[in-house]
Amino acid sequence: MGFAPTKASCPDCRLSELCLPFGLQRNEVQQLATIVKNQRVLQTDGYLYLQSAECLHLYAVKSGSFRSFILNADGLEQTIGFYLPGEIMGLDALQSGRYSCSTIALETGSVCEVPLSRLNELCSEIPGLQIQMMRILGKEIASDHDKIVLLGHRTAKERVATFLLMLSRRYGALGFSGTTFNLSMRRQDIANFLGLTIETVSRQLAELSKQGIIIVKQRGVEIIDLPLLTTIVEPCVTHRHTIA
Amino acid sequence: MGFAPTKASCPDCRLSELCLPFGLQRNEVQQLATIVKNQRVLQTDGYLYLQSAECLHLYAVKSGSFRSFILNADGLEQTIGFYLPGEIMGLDALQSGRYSCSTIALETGSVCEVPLSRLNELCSEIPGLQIQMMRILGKEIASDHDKIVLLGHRTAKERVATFLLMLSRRYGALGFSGTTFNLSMRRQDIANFLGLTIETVSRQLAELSKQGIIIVKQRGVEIIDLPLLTTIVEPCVTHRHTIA
DNA sequence: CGTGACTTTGATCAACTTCAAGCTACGTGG
DNA sequence: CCACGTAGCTTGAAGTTGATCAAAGTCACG
Repeated sequence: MGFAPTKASCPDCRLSELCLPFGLQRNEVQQLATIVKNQRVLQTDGYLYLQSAECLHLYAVKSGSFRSFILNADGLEQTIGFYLPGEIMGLDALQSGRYSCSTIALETGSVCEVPLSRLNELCSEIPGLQIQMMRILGKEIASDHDKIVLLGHRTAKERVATFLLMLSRRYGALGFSGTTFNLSMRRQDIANFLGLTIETVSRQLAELSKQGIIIVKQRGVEIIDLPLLTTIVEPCVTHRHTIA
Repeated sequence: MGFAPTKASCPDCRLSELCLPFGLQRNEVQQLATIVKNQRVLQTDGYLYLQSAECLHLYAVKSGSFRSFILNADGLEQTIGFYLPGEIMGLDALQSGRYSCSTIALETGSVCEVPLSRLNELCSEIPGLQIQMMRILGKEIASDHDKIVLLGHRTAKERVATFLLMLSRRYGALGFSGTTFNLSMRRQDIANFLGLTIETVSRQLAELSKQGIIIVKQRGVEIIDLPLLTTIVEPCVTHRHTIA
């Protein structure tokens, strides 16, 4: 899963419409490309950066997928999110200048390295880039809010269904199939992300299979009944009172 | 609780070190003040803005406190966060241009209204302001991540303890007492924010009282044993294996 | 003093976790 | 090529935490 690695720099990158260059003029994208270091390659379980390390770069996913997590004082992980191609990692460091989470590769992948200081300079020169940065930051915030809703008031089944839909939409936006894809993360990662145990995730996936809504074969997932999966996530009033 | 309303504009505002002006030159602060509309006053339960309304302004809390929440398709609320003086509201709208949550006043309070378009222009002119905006956005992201950790892997007691500590630190940073304060939100709001029920919050507060860690009297809270409260939030390995 | 909103407390119940065992896929070495 | 080992996943049974249901208590305000 994921784009095959490529050396294409921003003006020729197929992800440019999802990534930093979105909304920029062609010459502005070229300017941006001059500060972006292509590309760092990571193997499965390789660390992109470590929690509390100094943040000198932001990273854009070029291929593969990544997982970011926070380590508690008691040594337990909480997965914060998964990143797919075109998404920006490291934004949580903008306040303190240090990464507040660690990020590792879920599979072989590559990233573009964007020096933070140069990016800030360029934002002053290119208003469109500054706007796009705000948009990207706003997106991160909005998506974190969605996660808060997910963890705050959802049953196990709703969480698992939401997780699948989230991936479905994001793969779809990348031009991949939104109904058939491989999970690049382990059950453990999913469980941790959703605030559940691995057993509960397994059971809910089995349940969804039994209902004919999805087919699961190890890491492989196929969504059979997308509308039904959606109603699980947003149980509308009309679906609850089926009779009355 | 909260600052008494004041008409002071940015250069004279006692919150300037926490708010947008942080890190700016005096003349830059004055420039910023020209675009900030002082001030909109809200009564308890008054809406500052509504979910999915067009976002034309960001808001800085000048006095009082606020609560933001997302309304689900099925009509239930999830409280996303509480805002105290100096904090910026509306950042979740930067992606789509529409607020992704609603925000209401928990008590009588006031806000500074910052037109988004003018702010973007000014960010291009004042590099320090652009940096500070990034810092503020990064802070929002980092604090959202903390909430995700909270909701993902914490027991009811840990959640309530964390909530109290969060408020304690923020009130402290504002120059108020970090150990004695009034909750401006109802139990219902706390419960909803923490992903618990109102009964559970009540019981956990009672429990903490019984242990002599806090004193609760309606909305009033006094933290008696701050260190102990902290160990509840971060149960270190050394505290778990008390004997072995 | 009475009303209504909010909060506390108690008893029961359900969902999810924990503990335990077995299964599957995959890689390695005999 | 197959036996074996291991990591990851699934399934089952028992245990807990927090939710739900119900009722009583407290405070503010008219």
